[in-house]
Amino acid sequence: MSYAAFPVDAVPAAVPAPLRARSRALTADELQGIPWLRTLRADERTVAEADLRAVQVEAGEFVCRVGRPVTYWFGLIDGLLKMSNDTALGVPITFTGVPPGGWFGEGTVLKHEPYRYNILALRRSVVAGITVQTFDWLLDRSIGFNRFVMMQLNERLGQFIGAREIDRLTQPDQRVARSLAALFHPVLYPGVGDLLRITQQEIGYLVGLSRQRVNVALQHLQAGGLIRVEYGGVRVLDLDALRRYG
DNA sequence: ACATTAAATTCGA
DNA sequence: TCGAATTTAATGT
Repeated sequence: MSYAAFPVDAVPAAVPAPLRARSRALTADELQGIPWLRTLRADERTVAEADLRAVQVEAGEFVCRVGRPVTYWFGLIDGLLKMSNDTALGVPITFTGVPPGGWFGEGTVLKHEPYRYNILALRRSVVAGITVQTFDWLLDRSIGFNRFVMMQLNERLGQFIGAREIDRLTQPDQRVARSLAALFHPVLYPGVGDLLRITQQEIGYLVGLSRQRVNVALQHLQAGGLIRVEYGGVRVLDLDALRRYG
């Protein structure tokens, strides 16, 4: 099975400055969109917010790569990321999209292992992060944070199992439907709501289809009343039906 | 691959 | 800072 890769040659080849060097504090608006901050007590929240940093990454740039030591727990503020899970041999198994509001990598942060994923920005994006130290600190004292991480691990596991099933699907319409449904996950990505900002080209990169084929799949799904196709985005009308499509 | 439409940007007042 | 003109991006076939 083959997948479309992001056209990296479409972006400047220059090596970007390290993320840390480009980081800045978050705006009040950006803090608002971070789901786990709400689970913290005021004092814990103060510590977390002091540690939170944001960076802008360009299309085609990696947020983290397999094998690099873990320094941050990341979340997406704005934009769109593609997460690929590689085997030890470097063969990509699973691709998953990460929409805004998604936090990822908690499994590796927990165990202080090297990253097991490549995270690539499909378009210019704003990524936030807290240090492993702060992640551990919160885990040691906040019940709310523990609940959040546990829920996150559990739902993410379900997503990967779902992603493997999507890999097996051969019908393009099914693949598009199920991949979209994953991005509309209300628990993992509460910030998405019912309107996902994603272009048909980007869906193509995620699912491994041409933009044209994605377009016809979307038209089919729209005709079925599952979604509405909008300019630069997709609105979900029947998430349940989207999940079980096909 | 091409034609159409939407959005973003530029520019002149 | 407003809106028209232009350019760029996304869509549909």
